[in-house]
Amino acid sequence: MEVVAQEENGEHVNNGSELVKSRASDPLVYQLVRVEGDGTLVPATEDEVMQFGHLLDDGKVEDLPSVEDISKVETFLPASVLCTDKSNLKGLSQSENIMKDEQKLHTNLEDANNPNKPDKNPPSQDISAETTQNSTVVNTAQASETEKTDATSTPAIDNPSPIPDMSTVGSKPNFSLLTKDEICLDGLSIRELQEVFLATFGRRTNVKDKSWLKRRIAMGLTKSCKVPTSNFVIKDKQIVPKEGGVQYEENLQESCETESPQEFTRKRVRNANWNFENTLRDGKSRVEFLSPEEDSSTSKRMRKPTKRYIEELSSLDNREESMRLTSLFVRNNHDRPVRSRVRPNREIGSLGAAFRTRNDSLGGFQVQVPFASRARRCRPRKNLVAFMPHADSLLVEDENIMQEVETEKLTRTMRASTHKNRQLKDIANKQEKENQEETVAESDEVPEILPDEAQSEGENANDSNHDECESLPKGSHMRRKHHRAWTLCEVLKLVEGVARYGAGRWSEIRRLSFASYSYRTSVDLKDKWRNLLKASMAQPSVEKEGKHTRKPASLPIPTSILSRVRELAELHAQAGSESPTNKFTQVHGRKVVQGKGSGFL
DNA sequence: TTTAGGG
DNA sequence: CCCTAAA
Repeated sequence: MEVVAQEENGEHVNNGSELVKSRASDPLVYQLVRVEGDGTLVPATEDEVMQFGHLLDDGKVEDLPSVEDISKVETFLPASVLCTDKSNLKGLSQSENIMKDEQKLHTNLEDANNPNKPDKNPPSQDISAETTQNSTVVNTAQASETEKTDATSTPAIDNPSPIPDMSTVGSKPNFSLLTKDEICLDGLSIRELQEVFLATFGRRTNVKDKSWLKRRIAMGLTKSCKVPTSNFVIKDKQIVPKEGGVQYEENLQESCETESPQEFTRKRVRNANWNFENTLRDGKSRVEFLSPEEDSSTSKRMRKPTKRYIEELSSLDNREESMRLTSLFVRNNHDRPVRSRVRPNREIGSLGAAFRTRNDSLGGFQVQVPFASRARRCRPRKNLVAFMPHADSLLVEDENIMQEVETEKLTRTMRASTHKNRQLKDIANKQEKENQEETVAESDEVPEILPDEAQSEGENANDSNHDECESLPKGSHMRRKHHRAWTLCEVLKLVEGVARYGAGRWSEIRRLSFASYSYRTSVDLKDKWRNLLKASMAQPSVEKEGKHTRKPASLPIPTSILSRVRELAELHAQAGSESPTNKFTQVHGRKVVQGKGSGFL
C-alpha cells in the first residue's frame, strides 16, 4: 500500500515556481488517495494524511531556494490568495482538511456530472468561500479564470457527457488557420484564438485569456517555451518579432519551468482536478477540461526531486529542528546540537508532555504543528516491528532511524569533536534510561533467571533482524543499542565459551557459542566477561559483609558460576603469563582450561 | 576486523 | 554499553 501522492509530490515541490501550487493541490491528493494493492484508490487514513502532509510540509517549509519564486508569484496573485494559501497548511487540522477536501470532492463530482460549466466550476467558488483556508488558491484561481471564461461562453457548455472533455466538443479544427505563411495572433479575437488553438492542439479550449492563448499557441507552433506575449508573428515555426519588438513575459525569460500566472493557476487547477479524477477512480482523465494538456506537452514536465534534493531537504529539516531543540538542553547551548537534531521526539518525549508541538515556519509564518507528525509513522514500523521482540520500546526510535540514516553524513561531520559528542550522548543516555525503564520492563525480555525461556527466546530471535534493527542506529551513532540484560543462560554460555576457546577469543566465542544470540557482539562478550570477573573477585567481600543495603538490579549470578569465572580467569592469566607472546602456549593453555572446565560443571 | 581497555 | 587505539 502506497500513498499515491508521494511520487507526484516530488514533482510538485521540486520547482520553486510550483510551490504555492503544490500547497494548494497537494493536500487534496495526499489526504484523499491511497493506492491499494490492486491499484484501486481509497481515501487515505488520517495517519497517512498526516504522514504525507508533513512530507509536504517539509518540502515546502524548507524549500528555501524557492522563496524568490514565491515572491515572484505574489506579484501576480492577489495577496489574499497567497495568504489563505499559507494559512491553509498551517492553520487547519488534518481532519478538517480531510473533511473539506471531501466536500470539494463531492462538489467536484457534481460538477463533473454537470459539465455545462466546466470552467465555471461553481462548487469551487462555494468552497473557496466556505473553506477560506484550505486550498483556496485553487479555487480562487479557478474562479478568477472562470469569470473570464464566462464572459464568452463556449460550445462546451452543452456537453452532457459526464466527462467534460472540451476536445470532443465543438467544431472540427480549422487547420487552414495554420497553413498561412505567417500567423499573427495579435489581431485575433478570443474566439479566433480558440480556433487557432483548436487547430494547433487538436483540442478546444475555452480559455478567454488572449495572452495566454497566444502564448500557448505560439508555444505549440514553435515547440518552444520562449514565447512572447504579443507583438510577434509565427513564421515557419519561428517567433518573429513584429515592429515593436518582442516582449517576453517576465517569468518566461528565466526558465521554461517558470510559468505565467495564468498557466500557473491553470496547472494548479489541473492538479487539483487530477486528484479528483483519481479519487473517483475514473480511469479516464478529465484533466483536460480544466487544463490544456499542452501544459505537459509543450512545457517542461515538472521533475521529480532528486534523491539528493530530498536528502538536502531532510537535512535542512533536521538542522532546523535541532536549532529549535537545542535550547531544551541545558548543557547544549554552546555545543553542537548533535543529539537533538536526530532524535527530537525522544528529547521532547522525555520532557513529559503528552502532545507536543514544534515551531515551524511556513511561508514566513511561525506556526505550531504537532511534533510527532514529522516523524515517519507507518513505513519503518511495518518492516521493523514485526520481527522485533522489543518493537514497542524501539518504536519511537525506529521512526527516527530513517531520518538518522538520511542525515548520517551530516552526523559524521558533526562528530568531528567526539568529546562533545560524547557529552551529548551521556545526556541523552540519561534521558533515555527514563524511557527504557518502562520499555524494558514491559518488554518480553526474560529477566535473568529463566535460562530455558531465555534460550528459546534467543534462538527464536532471528539474527539478521536483530542486526538490522541494531545496526541502523549504529550507523548514526546516535542511539544506544537496546539494552538487553544478560540472562543466566547467556552467562553460562559465555563461561563455557571462555572455557572452551579461551578468554580473549571473543569473536570465536561469539561465533560458536552465541550463534543464537546475535545481539551479543564480541565486544559485549568481552565486557560481560570483564564484569563477571569483577563480580567474581568482589563477591567474597560482599558476602562477608552480608549487608545488602540495596536490592540488586538483577538477580545475582550464582556463586558457582562466579567461582568458575574466577578459576577460568586464573587459568587464563596463567596461560597468558606463561608466554604471552607464544600463541602455541596459549592454545595449549586453552586446552587445559577446557579440561578443567568440563569437569567442573 | 578483532581485541583491549577506558569511560 | 560506547568509544577508540592498536594490531
